[in-house]
Amino acid sequence: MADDAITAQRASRRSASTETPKPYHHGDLSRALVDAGRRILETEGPDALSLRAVAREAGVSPAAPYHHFKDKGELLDAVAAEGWRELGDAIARARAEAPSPAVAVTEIGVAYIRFARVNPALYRIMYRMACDRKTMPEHARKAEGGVGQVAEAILAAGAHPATELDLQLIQIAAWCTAHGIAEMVGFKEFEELKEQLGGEEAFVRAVLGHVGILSGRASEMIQQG
Amino acid sequence: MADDAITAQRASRRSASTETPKPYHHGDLSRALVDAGRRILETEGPDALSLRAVAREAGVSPAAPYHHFKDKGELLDAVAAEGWRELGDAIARARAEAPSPAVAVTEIGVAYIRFARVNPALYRIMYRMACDRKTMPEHARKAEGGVGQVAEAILAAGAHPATELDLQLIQIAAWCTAHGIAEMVGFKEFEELKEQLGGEEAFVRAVLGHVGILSGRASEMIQQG
DNA sequence: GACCTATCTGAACGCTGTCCAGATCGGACA
DNA sequence: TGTCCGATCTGGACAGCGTTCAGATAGGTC
Repeated sequence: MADDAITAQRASRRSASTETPKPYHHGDLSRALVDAGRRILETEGPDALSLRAVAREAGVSPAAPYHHFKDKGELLDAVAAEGWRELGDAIARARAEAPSPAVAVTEIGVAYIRFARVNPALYRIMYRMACDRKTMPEHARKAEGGVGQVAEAILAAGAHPATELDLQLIQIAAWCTAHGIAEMVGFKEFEELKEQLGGEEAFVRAVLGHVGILSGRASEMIQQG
Repeated sequence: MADDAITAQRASRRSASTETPKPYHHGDLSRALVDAGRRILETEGPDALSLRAVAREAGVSPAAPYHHFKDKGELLDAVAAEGWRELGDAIARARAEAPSPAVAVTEIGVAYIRFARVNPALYRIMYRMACDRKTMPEHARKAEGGVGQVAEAILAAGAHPATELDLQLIQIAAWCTAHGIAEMVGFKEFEELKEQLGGEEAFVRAVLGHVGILSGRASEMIQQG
């Protein structure tokens, strides 16, 4: 019963940007709830994202969400899923706009970290959900929007990993590194260093440059390993 | 009332700390609260770590902690601080036991990630507090217990970073990478890969090997940069 | 012995997630 | 067209949360 509601909601979310289908007597509430959640996330931060607040923001009683999501976690999951999709888009855009395949891997990393910094509350929810479930969300796994893009970019850059396992490990290392930097760039201790380097993005690029795998040196490293 | 049981609980004290600050008329409650917090963290996980649960576990009313900590956050901070101290110890131990300075940097990374995996709930609280405050906690910053050890290990390994800035960036990159891996190793997607590589630690070492900076290649990378 | 102050309790407030009985309405079927 | 089923929403309730506050208690000092 609950599963049906979820699949219906997932299906309806696809074309939601242009058309708003209103199949039920108060409109597309699940969609409205996710939107309300994102609004709260942006304006009041992740700690204010309570189920009741979301219902309030959507103009609905506190019990209403339970007809569309099993519990609070599932609602947050829907919000996070939207975030992952947008992060995937940002990465794809960065890859497409990269001046050459050689630097695409770095640009992916920068785009990833930039997304996390521009949407800190959303990124936090995204990873909190992932860590709770001990699983990368679907959108992050899919090749078009996730880790797969790193592998493609590495191969496009002309690298030839010895084995499929090598390629996988590189992807994982890149993903972990990007996540680690994304969560820590905001620390106050780095402010002086950022200023010294001419801004946060310059700082991020400098850190990435000292990490190795995201700095365009992929092929060298693989041949050495 | 079960006064005996309560006083017995209060009497249970850790021998870890050197000095016990001020035992007032019900014993060293702030110490007992931190201990209770850690016990809950280990047995019931981070979501169960409520202030009321901690007070209950310590055999005290829900309002009592407010005479020792400003709010819940400050109590959690105290728990986290203990975690950072222990993580620092683990890193120092790994460095001391490393067969050679050349591999010490890798061993530090492995020890860091191992600590996070052995104490997942504690590590989570540690980083949640750090991210909330946008600051690395004191113990992580101090040279004896934190990032400083990475710099020392890199220099001891015979690397000669061109500038002080390079050394700082390497430290930051290493710290971010270790954190990223620590948070993601647990994901279910990697289980097959772990098995294939002969266990989680082998997997961690393999990922680190594809990251570069933590793999003992520090000096090469600096000279190239 | 009296007093001061730090410490602890019990009760209260408003908030949270979640569940339930009942009201309401859309759409299928007669 | 009329009836009815089931999905949807409401209001109220419950336990638990963080936090505050007046009042009880006890250690240390004079």
